[in-house]
Amino acid sequence: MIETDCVEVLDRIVTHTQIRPGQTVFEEGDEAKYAYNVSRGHVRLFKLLQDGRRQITGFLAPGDFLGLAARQTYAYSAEAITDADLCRLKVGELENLLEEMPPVRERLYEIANDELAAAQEQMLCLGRKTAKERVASFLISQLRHAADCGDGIAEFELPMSRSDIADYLGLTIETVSRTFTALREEGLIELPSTHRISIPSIATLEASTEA
Amino acid sequence: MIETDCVEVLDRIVTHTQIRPGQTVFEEGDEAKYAYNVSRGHVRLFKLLQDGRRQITGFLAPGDFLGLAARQTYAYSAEAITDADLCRLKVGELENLLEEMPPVRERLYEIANDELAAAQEQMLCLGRKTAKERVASFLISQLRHAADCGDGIAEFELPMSRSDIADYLGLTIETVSRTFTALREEGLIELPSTHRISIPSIATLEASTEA
DNA sequence: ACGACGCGTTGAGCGAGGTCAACGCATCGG
DNA sequence: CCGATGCGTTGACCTCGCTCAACGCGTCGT
Repeated sequence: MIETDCVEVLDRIVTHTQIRPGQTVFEEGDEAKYAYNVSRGHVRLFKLLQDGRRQITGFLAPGDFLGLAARQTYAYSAEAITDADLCRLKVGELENLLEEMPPVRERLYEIANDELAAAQEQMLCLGRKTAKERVASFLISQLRHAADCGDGIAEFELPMSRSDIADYLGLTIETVSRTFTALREEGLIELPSTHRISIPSIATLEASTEA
Repeated sequence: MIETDCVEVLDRIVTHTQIRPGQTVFEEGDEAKYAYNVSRGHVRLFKLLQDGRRQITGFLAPGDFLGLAARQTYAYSAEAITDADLCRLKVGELENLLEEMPPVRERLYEIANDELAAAQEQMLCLGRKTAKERVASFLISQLRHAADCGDGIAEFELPMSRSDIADYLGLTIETVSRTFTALREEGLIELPSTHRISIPSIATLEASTEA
């Protein structure tokens, strides 16, 4: 794990910031001066159309990076979903770091490719799946994310609102809500509370992510 | 331009292949043994669902790379759209090349980030734009691609079929066809032939890519 | 020369998901 | 204690894009 190898180096050049739900980290088009890492909380990345339609391109959890793209300006906006702590690093400093530690660049390349693969999977979702399949796919991927972060049980927290889920899946709030209800009525999921999901049979839910 | 800097090195380790329209370069899930560069023709990248629904995640033109992702298996399938020539390179050789020439890794990182930005733009299209906006966005991006490759005039060739366009934009063949007709009737585009597009006013067409 | 086939276009009807509206239920400030 | 506000759910209705079908046209192979 490279991230931990260079903690001391990072501590010299990193600053920590706290943000509140709904607060902006940066906006699409801003000059990309800083790269960030989420140390606590959840963040949404999104793009807007002029009339306000929003597409969320990703959700970030603790450990995830944002603003790493080697570009002049940010390609998307970023906002906190929950209370969040971020580490911030000047991109210039990041360049220096990459000179000193070439394996870090390799790691960044891997991260970019993982994001690309996720983006392509999401295109398949948005372009070709039904509402039910999209919601099922989303829940499975959130489950995997939660499972990586510890407990192997099939119950987890959804930090984002129905509106965020809708804008991530290319649906409306109402359709997301109705689909949750339908999945619950079919016994594919349980909803102990609005933001808590329990999955009795992962295999069965997974089967309804396509075909 | 790094690509041209190392042409001699590449010639030692690269093999050239020709493929015909519809022919497969590799399939999603195959072991990723080779990286490729398109030297002639056009290629489509896509993912399939079990029931055959297809999402095209990108079109490649001469100069574009495929199979670069640092992953064990390919994340998508690749097929020729037209007759095409490809250079093929063992990923092991690519690794060696990266040792010898660190700037190449930087370039690959840039390429991955450009693809990521394009993927995010496409998510916005698929999740939040209407059929007309999607087709207009697609035509504008194809125009830009063509314009980069030479002539500044607003007429260009579409190498892919209506079916490919539909699967790229998350629509049906019929909707793509109807939308082309509608754009023509509104004077936003001209269709000298089925696979040839002319854009009288780029600004006007661009305006109809959103809001 | 001619039928078969692939591709694109057009029309008619339908349905998944969007829109609009009402309502329940927390949380919050006065 | 109570109205206001925000979020989620549900219902009724509508529309955009899908489905199914017919047809035109160019390119094959025979």
